[in-house]
Amino acid sequence: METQDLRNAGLKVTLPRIKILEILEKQQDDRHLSAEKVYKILLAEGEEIGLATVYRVLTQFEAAGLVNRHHFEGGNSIFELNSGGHHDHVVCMKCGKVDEFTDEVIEKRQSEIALRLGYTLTDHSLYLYGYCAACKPPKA
Amino acid sequence: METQDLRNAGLKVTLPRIKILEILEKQQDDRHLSAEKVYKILLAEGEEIGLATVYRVLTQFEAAGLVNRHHFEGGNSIFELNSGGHHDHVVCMKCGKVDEFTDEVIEKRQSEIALRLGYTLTDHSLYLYGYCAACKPPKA
DNA sequence: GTATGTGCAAACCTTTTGCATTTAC
DNA sequence: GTAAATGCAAAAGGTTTGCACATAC
Repeated sequence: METQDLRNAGLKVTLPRIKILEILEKQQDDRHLSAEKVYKILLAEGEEIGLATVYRVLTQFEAAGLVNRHHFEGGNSIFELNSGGHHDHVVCMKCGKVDEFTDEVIEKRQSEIALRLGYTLTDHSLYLYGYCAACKPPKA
Repeated sequence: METQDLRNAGLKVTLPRIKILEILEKQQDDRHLSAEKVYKILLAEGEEIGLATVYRVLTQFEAAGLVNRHHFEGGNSIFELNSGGHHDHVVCMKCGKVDEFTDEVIEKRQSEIALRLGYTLTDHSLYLYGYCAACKPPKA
């Protein structure tokens, strides 16, 4: 369970860390949460954990590879539990829904482009923005 | 010249707007500037234009389609003159160099993926991060 | 002359940090 | 018992906004 995950990550097992990890694991509909959202869930569950701690814990989780941080359009950071494989995201501009996808052709192309331009790639981010099936386009 | 561009964009021709547009057009080595950078160039040229105005003007330019705004990793907004065609970016993590590229295969794939997931695409952002030819990888 | 734009300073929002207190081991 | 983690409040950094004054047309 969480306790072991934390130990494996080399982190002391503390209540805030357990709770936050639990919350991240609990999400099934949308695994992508802002720090604020995590904080609100904690409050709703009656936990006395500060927002600063949420940020600290999420940042540590990120450093430990337990979590990935994203910067979608609009500014604030979004965190998701690291599910192992790399993937990219499609974000609905209206309802905020996030879908994931992977595409080997795109990945391969990216490497080729980096090589051609003389770059050694360390990372990349690909975000598609649009309207999901449930949200009609604004004027169409 | 700038005056006409501004009129075409439906903006009153004011000194700050002309100056900022000039600066954006003047960049040839790196067309990607932060608001702060634009502000510093203005100061260096002896112009008495406030940072708030720089932000306002750049935001108006963006709304008018004269300029594109990007959010590279690390936070602050980067602006570039709209050169017409869409392109994506490779950013050097060390020296900050930015290269542009377009790839029709990637573009096509993105559309297909969006369609498959039921999204109507409005926009997308693809940023590759790495080390440019001049900057050796940190530990390799 | 009037509506718009600008400068300045203050507000904002997300994220980080300092420090005294609490907790894990 | 000691080093690390937490809570709170304050700071930080980028961006926006309110308002009096200046400018474009």
